[in-house]
Amino acid sequence: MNFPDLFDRFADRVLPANLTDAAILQLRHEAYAEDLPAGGRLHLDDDRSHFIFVGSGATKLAAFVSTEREQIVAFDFAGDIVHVPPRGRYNFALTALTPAEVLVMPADSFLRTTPESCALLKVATEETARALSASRENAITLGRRSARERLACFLLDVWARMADQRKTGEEAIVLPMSRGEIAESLGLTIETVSRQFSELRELGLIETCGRSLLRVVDPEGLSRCAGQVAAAA
Amino acid sequence: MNFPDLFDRFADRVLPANLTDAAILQLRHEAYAEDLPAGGRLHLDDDRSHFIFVGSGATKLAAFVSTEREQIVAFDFAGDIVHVPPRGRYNFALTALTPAEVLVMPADSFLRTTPESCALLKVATEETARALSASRENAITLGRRSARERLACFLLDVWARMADQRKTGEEAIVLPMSRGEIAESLGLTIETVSRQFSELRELGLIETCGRSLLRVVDPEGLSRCAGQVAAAA
DNA sequence: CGTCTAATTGATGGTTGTCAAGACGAGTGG
DNA sequence: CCACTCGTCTTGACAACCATCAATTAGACG
Repeated sequence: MNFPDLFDRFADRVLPANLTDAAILQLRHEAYAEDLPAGGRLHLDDDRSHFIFVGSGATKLAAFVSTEREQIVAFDFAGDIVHVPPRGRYNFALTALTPAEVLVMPADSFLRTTPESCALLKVATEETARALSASRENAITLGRRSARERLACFLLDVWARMADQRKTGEEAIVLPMSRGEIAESLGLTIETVSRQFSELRELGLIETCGRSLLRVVDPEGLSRCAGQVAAAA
Repeated sequence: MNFPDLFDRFADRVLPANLTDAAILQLRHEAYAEDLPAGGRLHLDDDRSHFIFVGSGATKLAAFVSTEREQIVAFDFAGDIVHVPPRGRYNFALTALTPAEVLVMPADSFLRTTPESCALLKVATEETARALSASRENAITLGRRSARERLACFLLDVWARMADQRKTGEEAIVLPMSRGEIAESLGLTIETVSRQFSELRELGLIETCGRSLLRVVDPEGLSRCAGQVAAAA
């Protein structure tokens, strides 16, 4: 997918209709596309925040807590928008889990206070608010839930967000992230994640095949697993 | 403090100079002040998100995870702005820790796409981005740090943010929140928080007097405590 | 000064992290 | 097509950390 197609897809998906052509052209001028191979890291100007539109593939946004230790803050799939903050207390990096096409836009491009780009600003606010909600939910999960509940939550979330990938008769999805990456996003170790996978399988709530094929057999049961707060946690 | 003074303080603190009088008046028209007693809860229209300016006092923003179990998402003090999301997966409530004067503004008030209020939109985006960064840092702390590190982090944060309250020769601050509330924000139990307080005191890093008076004796040492990621956690 | 709630401290157990070994899967070369 | 190899995943044993339960102490307020 080339830049024009990628930008058009982005515009279709998030830009409102009432935007002037001038504003769109200005944004288009400052955006650029990038192809990332699996495992490839997006290099950005650390001093500015960016919005990244994921055209295809899957990505992770991770914070470097210490050397060789990172905390994954968000997973994003095709059609999602990621807010990448500037360098602060932690450094953040967007990494592709699978080959991915992304559209990079400095946040400044949305923040002009010219009358024409007001609608753009609104988009930026809404996307940031959405990211804030997701982050707060994540914080709640990390603070108050057991390992079992965290994984159940995670699987339900991914299962729902990748729904379009199983529309063609397929009942399974391909998890683009490794067990280690799941662990890093849930604040657990890889061993604990693996054990929870096994137990959910034994409970008959999910089925797995190979490393990455997942099928949620009993969404309601999984939801029950995820729902209740840890009695002991 | 009455509404006009509260609004003026808010305007001085966050509104940019290039805002038209019309935009300010419009915002002022939709804002209202509220006095909260200690422990008082702010009741909002759940279907809209709001920005709350804390004029005086201290507040907590909490999510209700289940009955009688809440996760505190943010503490905010005089001069801070809080983003309260609409009802979603979790319900959120802003509660006063001490008597507080707050200015309530529906987020919609900032989101008008009239040319005059463009600068307002920018303010909203920036405040939301700030909240997002804070929330992500919080998530990292909850996911990757031990009890000791969480409390050290927390105390350093509060110590820095309440710096203005100890400018008058005082070297101590009054913690407006209880141990239980600290526990709820750090994803720990009240007993663990209390034990960590005791240990930090024995290490000579902090001093406490009564329930809420705190003095950080050795900020660097505390920072060292907070800095390293949990070896075992 | 008395009462009540919050905070502290101790003892114990459960959940999860750590260390270690083995199994599985993917990719490569014969 | 099969064997080999390497990295990821799984499973087990053990230990550490934190939650739970319980009892005592300290503070706040009337």
